[in-house]
Amino acid sequence: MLGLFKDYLQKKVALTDEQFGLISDKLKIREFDKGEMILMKGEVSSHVYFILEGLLRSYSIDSKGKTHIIQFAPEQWWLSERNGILFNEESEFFLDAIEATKAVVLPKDFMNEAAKVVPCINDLNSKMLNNAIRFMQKRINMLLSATAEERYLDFIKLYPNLTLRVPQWMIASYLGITPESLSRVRKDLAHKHFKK
Amino acid sequence: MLGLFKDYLQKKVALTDEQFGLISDKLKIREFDKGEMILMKGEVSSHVYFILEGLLRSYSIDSKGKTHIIQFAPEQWWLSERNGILFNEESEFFLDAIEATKAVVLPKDFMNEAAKVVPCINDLNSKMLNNAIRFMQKRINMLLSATAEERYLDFIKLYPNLTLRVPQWMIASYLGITPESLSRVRKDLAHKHFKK
DNA sequence: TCCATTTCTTAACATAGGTCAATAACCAGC
DNA sequence: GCTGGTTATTGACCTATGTTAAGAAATGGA
Repeated sequence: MLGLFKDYLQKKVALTDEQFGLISDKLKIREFDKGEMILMKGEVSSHVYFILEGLLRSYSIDSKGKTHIIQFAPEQWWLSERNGILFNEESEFFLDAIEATKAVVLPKDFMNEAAKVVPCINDLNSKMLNNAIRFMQKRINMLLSATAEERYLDFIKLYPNLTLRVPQWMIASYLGITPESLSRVRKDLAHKHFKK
Repeated sequence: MLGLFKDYLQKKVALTDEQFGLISDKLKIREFDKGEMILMKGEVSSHVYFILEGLLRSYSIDSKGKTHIIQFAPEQWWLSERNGILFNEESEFFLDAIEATKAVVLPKDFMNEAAKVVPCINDLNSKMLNNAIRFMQKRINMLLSATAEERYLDFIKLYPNLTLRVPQWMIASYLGITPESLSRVRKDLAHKHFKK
């Protein structure tokens, strides 16, 4: 199972099998059932997850009991809780499994420790984090500037695969609209498409 | 002027003056006038800025000509354009100077190169990036779940200093509302406060 | 000091998207 | 195959925020 993670790393940086052997002893595999809660708001987590198979999510619940999805984490994505990792502080978010999932569990300082043995891991780490920031800036820009319809179209273009895997209300919750609104947006789109 | 940057690094990680000397030759200082454009949408940038003094911003302009502020970068903050840094791709965003600004200009691979000489730079880099992600997740959560008023209150609590330095329409643009709406929100808040 | 420009406020009106409620479609476990 | 619980759709109505427009206040350069 760890082989999948090795493949991922080797696709990203020049890493030999021996080098992977040197750093892989800190890694564990964990499996989650569909619907399993991984982390509650208020708990402290210092783990980093790399998804091998399945789908996790992080989300918040507001004062009215509504769920807002911060991130989907499908295969080959990373998921972690930064309050815990950086400051040993309580999480503002919940983590759970949308599908049955297998993930690599990395200790919070894994990347930095691994980089001491295999320096090129550094480039990977910094690229990944910068890329995550790039994605989030794009998302913030959409939330600031685009209509519900535009955000939905952007979503299905960016994550065609997720669009099929998750229930619509979760997509709505990721887009910052209600399920009812998303349903109407879809109806309008179907209509437009039909008229052409 | 670079001394300020050294101080910043030394506050964050154990870095001696000698070590700083070893890595600082790639650094330059640049000054921007108030209102000066730094990067246009469509241009490619591979620089990273660390703000010593003043205030920069990154923003987008939508199809209706409206401005949306992605990030404010005051003293001790970082600013860069990730499409350029990661992939040599064109920027989706504009960068400019809200105030007259002095900044350190770092080449895109500075942190990784510096880490080869001074390994602890790694921890700093990775903490900074993770912290940026943490902030952005919080912001996304606010955009998904909070009203205009709640977002404004959160903003002034988090950036009391910026609240005074930037015009209201920029705060509105950062919050994802119109200047008119922000004006109403402020009126309501003043009212509530008065009634107490 | 004055003028031009930018910023802020206010009001009347418009609208995207939210709310509530009912129903239909779907599905998972027995 | 039922059955209870999700999930999706639809409609009537509501509300927060956007739009437009005007004027007031603040600001900054000559």
